[in-house]
Amino acid sequence: MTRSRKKRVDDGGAGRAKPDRRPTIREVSRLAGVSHMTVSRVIRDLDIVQPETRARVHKAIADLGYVPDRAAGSLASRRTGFIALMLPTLTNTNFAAVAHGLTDALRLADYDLLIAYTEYSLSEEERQLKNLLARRPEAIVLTGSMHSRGAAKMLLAAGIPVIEIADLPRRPIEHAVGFSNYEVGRTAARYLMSRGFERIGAIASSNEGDVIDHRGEERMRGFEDELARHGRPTELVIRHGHAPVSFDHGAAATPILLERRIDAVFAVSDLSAVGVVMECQRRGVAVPEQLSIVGFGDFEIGREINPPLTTIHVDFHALGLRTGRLILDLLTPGANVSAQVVDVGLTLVERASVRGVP
Amino acid sequence: MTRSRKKRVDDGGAGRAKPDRRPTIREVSRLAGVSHMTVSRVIRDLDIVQPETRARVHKAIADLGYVPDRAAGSLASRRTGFIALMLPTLTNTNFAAVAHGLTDALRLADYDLLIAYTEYSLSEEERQLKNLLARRPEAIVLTGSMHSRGAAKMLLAAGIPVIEIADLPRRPIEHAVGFSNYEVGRTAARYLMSRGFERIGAIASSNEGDVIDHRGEERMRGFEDELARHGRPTELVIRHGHAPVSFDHGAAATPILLERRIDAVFAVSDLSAVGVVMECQRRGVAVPEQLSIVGFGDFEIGREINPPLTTIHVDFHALGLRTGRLILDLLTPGANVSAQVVDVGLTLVERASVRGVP
DNA sequence: GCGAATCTTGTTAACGTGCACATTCTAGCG
DNA sequence: CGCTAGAATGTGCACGTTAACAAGATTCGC
Repeated sequence: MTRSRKKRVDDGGAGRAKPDRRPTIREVSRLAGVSHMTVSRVIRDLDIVQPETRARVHKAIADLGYVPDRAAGSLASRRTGFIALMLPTLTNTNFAAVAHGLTDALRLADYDLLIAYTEYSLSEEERQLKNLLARRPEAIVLTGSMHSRGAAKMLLAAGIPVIEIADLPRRPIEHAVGFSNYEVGRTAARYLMSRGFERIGAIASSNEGDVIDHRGEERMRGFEDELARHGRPTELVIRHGHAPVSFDHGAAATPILLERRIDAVFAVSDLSAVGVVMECQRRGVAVPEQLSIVGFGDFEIGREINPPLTTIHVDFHALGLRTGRLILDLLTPGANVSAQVVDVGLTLVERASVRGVP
Repeated sequence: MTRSRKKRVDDGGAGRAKPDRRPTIREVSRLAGVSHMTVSRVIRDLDIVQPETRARVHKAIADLGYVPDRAAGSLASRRTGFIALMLPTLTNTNFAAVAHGLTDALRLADYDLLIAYTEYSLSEEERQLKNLLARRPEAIVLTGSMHSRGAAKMLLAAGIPVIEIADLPRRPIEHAVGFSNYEVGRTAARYLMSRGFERIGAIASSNEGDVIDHRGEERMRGFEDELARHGRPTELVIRHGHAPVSFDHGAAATPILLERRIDAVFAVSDLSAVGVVMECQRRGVAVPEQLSIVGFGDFEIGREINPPLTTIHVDFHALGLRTGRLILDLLTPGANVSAQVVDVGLTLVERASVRGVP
């Protein structure tokens, strides 16, 4: 076999190389007069490299402006340092808070978050997932319990920890950190019944098409079930518009609420609830005297409006943190953590948007 | 410490191999009876592989559940498919919109976004930047014109397109897509003067410590300069609290505004402005009769409150899209695009929070 | 003072893919 | 029927790093 292939021109002549290429660990090692492994050890702060050797290496790194290539490192070590996060959207403050919490927990261990969002679309989910897995994340975090057939299969085959967040699925793939959206709905229903309301309703988005807010739907199921359990009618649960909901959603639903003479309403989200409050203001409908309102999510705006909004609170930043810590546990070598399901719970926050609250 | 680490138990007995390892391109090629290059070509949809060969390969891929390893691909091709995005925070809807726009533009070309956020901290920026560059992004997008000495150096050395967004820097590193925060401030000042207000003020966060909202500060500079240009005093520009601002910020500033008998105020952000409106409601101060308010950002909540908020609007989703398209141009092989500075402009949106608007 | 233990550094071989080139195959032509 | 252009597929390495092990250098104990 005649392999006379030339390696790469060794920058024969002038010293002035104009490297379009970034410096590599070997160039650093040459400059520092050590082997490339010593440089590698210095970078990773590993072992005990002699202080003076370490200093020489650091100087060489600074002089060359060397930045390690994590892709190469990942390949060699089989550890990418990526954690994948899949969200419906970033435009929701609560999901953004989850991302923040996760980052805060993972930053210390030098993991990077790889974020994808699906816009609440199932078909997009699978495409995104395949993309994410090609980056070889060491764990994957996803929202809720809705997965396409193909998605579930890929998840299993990936051989990495899978953590479902936000919604606590009845049958988790593996780990889960979240709260029960179903319980949110039940809590809202119980609360409104205990306050003596007669015509109790709710507003949510409708479930048509590819874009479905499964978590919101779970809340509505819980709400309806709890009403039914007490022999109350559930016909005042109104579904209209589509996810993701916002102020407009509530504003648009308000005429329907008034027309059907509802006196207390549970909104699928604070944003929707705020929309109702605002629309009532515009129409001269008194809140809470004529209409009481309970939201979900405890968004900051709900605290600021008049009257402030009664809501069900979930600490999403803490949820992200907790998820991050779970991941760190799972990824600790040697640690053998069994499947975890963590319920971060929820709190009803009473404010003036419900009649009779001081 | 006796840790006689074992290699990996070789699943001694049964043939039932439970491969902890994911299948590689070579295993696919073996199963399909072709070379690994043919598989590679099929995956990348390259060249013209014979339809029947292609089908065989696709079957093998499906059978094995093969997912390509992009880290290895990146190393070989010197193309990672990453675009880095550095934001102050994700909790701001407008920044989230930028991320969405960017994604929408880049999705088609199969680029992935790598997001980092600095929490408005300069010291964090440099750390994050080093991290990002180690992932070898093909372009980097960052907000504003504030960079530490070290950050600027790394950016230059990276040898990739650098796009600054949101703020249009006086002296861009390379490319820029955004609007002039300075002009935002001037526009607000001109508008309030043209409406005949006498005691014109503003509220922003203070510039103490490591966490500074440079873009907000630019708006205030423009505001003050325009006032001064018309011989107006600028003493009613109030700085308090710290970035990132939200409803609380405006609410807390309101007593100061009232005490100083300001009759029109420009708030650094809609969120802050909404906080003022709400606090006025609570205090029985009539908006806009007693106090007129202009915000910035055109957040959805500003449209919903009563009275709706006059604001300065910038289309952040379009900004993201535009940035994405610029990146695609820059990364097209052969294309030699000169340094671009794109101003996406701004619009004053008149609503009822300013006295005299119908 | 000599072997063993320990500490520090070096050598070699992967990791899984794509590029550049080499080879084989097919069709078309004189 | 041989030759050639072009299409389809294959071969060998390089990408930049880390794991595993090897080899010097130094210290320690008896």
